[in-house]
Amino acid sequence: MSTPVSAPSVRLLLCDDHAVIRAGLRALLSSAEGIDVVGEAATGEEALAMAARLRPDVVLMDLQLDGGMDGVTATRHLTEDSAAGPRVLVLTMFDTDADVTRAIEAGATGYLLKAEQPEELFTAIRNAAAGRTALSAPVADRLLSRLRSPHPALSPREQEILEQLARGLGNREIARALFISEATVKTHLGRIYGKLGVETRAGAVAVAKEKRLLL
Amino acid sequence: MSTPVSAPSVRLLLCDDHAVIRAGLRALLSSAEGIDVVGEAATGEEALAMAARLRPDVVLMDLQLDGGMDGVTATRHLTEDSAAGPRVLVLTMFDTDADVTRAIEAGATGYLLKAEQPEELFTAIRNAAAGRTALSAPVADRLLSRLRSPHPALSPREQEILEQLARGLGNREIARALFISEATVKTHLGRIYGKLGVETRAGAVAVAKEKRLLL
DNA sequence: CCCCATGTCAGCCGATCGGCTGATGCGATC
DNA sequence: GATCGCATCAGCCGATCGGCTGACATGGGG
Repeated sequence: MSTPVSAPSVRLLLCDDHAVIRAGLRALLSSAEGIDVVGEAATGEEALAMAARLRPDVVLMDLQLDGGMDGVTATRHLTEDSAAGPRVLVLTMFDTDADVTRAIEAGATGYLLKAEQPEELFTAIRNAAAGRTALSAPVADRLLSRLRSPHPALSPREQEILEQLARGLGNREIARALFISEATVKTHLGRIYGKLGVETRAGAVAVAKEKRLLL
Repeated sequence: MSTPVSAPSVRLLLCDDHAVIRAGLRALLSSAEGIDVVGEAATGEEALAMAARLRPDVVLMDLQLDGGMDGVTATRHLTEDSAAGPRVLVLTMFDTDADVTRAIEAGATGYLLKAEQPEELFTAIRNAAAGRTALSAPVADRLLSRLRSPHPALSPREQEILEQLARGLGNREIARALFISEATVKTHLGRIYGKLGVETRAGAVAVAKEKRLLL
């Protein structure tokens, strides 16, 4: 059916900050047909540099990186010159609203969970190389349910308020930190409570950490 | 020096809730001399059942499991009959105080980070099989510094208060939930603030999530 | 052109919080 | 059997929070 020469191996670049995970993925993928791991990056910066040099077809990207650059930012840079750049396939542990949305917006071609079966990973990589989107089932579910019920998204300013809140600051301190009045802080807080479905500051911090709007 | 027959392969059981990680580790470890992966478990319960059946020398355990039983609990059960049970080597992403302490107390023989080099993992597994402790460098640092400065550990009751706090409950509601008076709740809260180095409920939740005392 | 989301601000008020002092009981440790 | 950590409770008080109503400016989308 297929012509072996016309389907060369997918050139893959790994990006994950954990050496054991990288080594494991490399060992795992080396057993897969048609996938060739051409490099490993431990940070976002490294991934950009190596992608420019190695020209991989697909970058397998973890969202949680410990350097200055997170996976979303790295994905955005990798895909911003859409013609030449590699496809980015996100492989992560979390299927949170915020993560999925940001990764897709940043230009990721697919979003896989580490809980997925290895075969899923292989096919997702080959699909990504061909430009086809690949989503884990739980992620797809989440996206659909999100389209049904609109944004629980915080505005930029509300996000800033929330960050100060998580530092344990009082309204007066938040006001000074952001150069606004206490009244404004209280207004924002009220809206944040509404959007997060809570009634107290502690609850807001808990929900925000839960939904990974913080940290 | 060594007699080949007297050093058979280490029988290893993997326990991690992410199928991709398990497959990667298995592929990686299959390339290592003297290590034989005899099984994979996705949950704590599964790990206990498989350990009883397969009698591995070492269980490589992730602390973050998504079933009802977490890695610490599984470790405790695996090691409680100290004579017959396997050695447990924890392999996780976090080197937080609370995680390390609980794992060690639960009977883990070693604590490795996924950011470690694969060679470290191999030697740690062989060491664990021989009963020798294996700690990642950052983890060892943390343990030492912890011995220098005493517990920021919360008492069980304080932990319960904290959990209610993170749900956004008020003092009165926490009191009702735990069948105590508001006065007692306030007393506990004051001590929690002191231990966590904060002054507000929101700050306490943020620090607790940070130190992984919650969730 | 109007509407709506966002961001800004004000005042009021009751409920809640956080700190304080002080007290009791209980189990473990020494 | 004295001491210490833990858990329990009481009352007081000033500061803060959260909800409310109302207001104004900006900027984008219908």
